[in-house]
Amino acid sequence: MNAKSLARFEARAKIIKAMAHPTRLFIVTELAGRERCVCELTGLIGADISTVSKHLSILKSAGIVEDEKRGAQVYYRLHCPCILQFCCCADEVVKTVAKEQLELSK
Amino acid sequence: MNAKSLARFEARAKIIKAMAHPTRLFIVTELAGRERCVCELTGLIGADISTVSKHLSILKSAGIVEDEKRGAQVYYRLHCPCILQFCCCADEVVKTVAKEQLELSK
DNA sequence: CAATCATTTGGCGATTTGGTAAAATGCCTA
DNA sequence: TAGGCATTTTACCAAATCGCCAAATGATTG
Repeated sequence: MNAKSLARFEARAKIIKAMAHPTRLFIVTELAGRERCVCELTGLIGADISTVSKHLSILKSAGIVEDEKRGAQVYYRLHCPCILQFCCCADEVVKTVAKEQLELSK
Repeated sequence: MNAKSLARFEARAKIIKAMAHPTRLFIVTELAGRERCVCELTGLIGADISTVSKHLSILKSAGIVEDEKRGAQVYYRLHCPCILQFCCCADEVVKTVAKEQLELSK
């Protein structure tokens, strides 16, 4: 694998890695509807606010979400709505595997 | 978030996590063309064979690839070819971010 | 059966991740 | 400007991940 290919795979992996956590998937799904501030998300998730803030900063540094400070609150929204396809892709695999399990158990 | 939703997000995250590594993305891309045995992949990747084997077992336990032993070799192929969409999804984000960086530097 | 090749498994050190608490920062209002 | 709210950052710990080596396993061949 040459340097250019390697860089490409690393760039992709960075995005995918940012999505590789249940809480972050939830956040992205939640932001699909509309923007939310950190405390709204924290309420929905039920973890420490600093934990949620960290998850958001991971999503932000991957370029998946963007933030906007309005007054004391920081609102987050999807920067790349195409990221929602990740859930569909993942669901396809989940479904395929589940179907096969069912088949095996017959 | 209720238990059912949580389980769904965890299942998705498991698949996505399995894809969240440059080497595993490379393997999946390589298997898109045709099945390969472990030593072929090892040659292409240039890591220790045990490392490659471990990456393959992660992909396998996520249901992304399947293996078949033929003689002394084990051949791996995509179980869910739809997994290739992950690269497209990731590339979309990479492209969007890159475009924006360019815009900012003008 | 012994030697060899392909692969997997177990174990080790180094690094990264995920979560919380506490401190720091920034904004708003009295 | 003092106090309070929203958020981020820092420090710290436990757990997970990554990569290699060495040993174990399985199949093939002489």
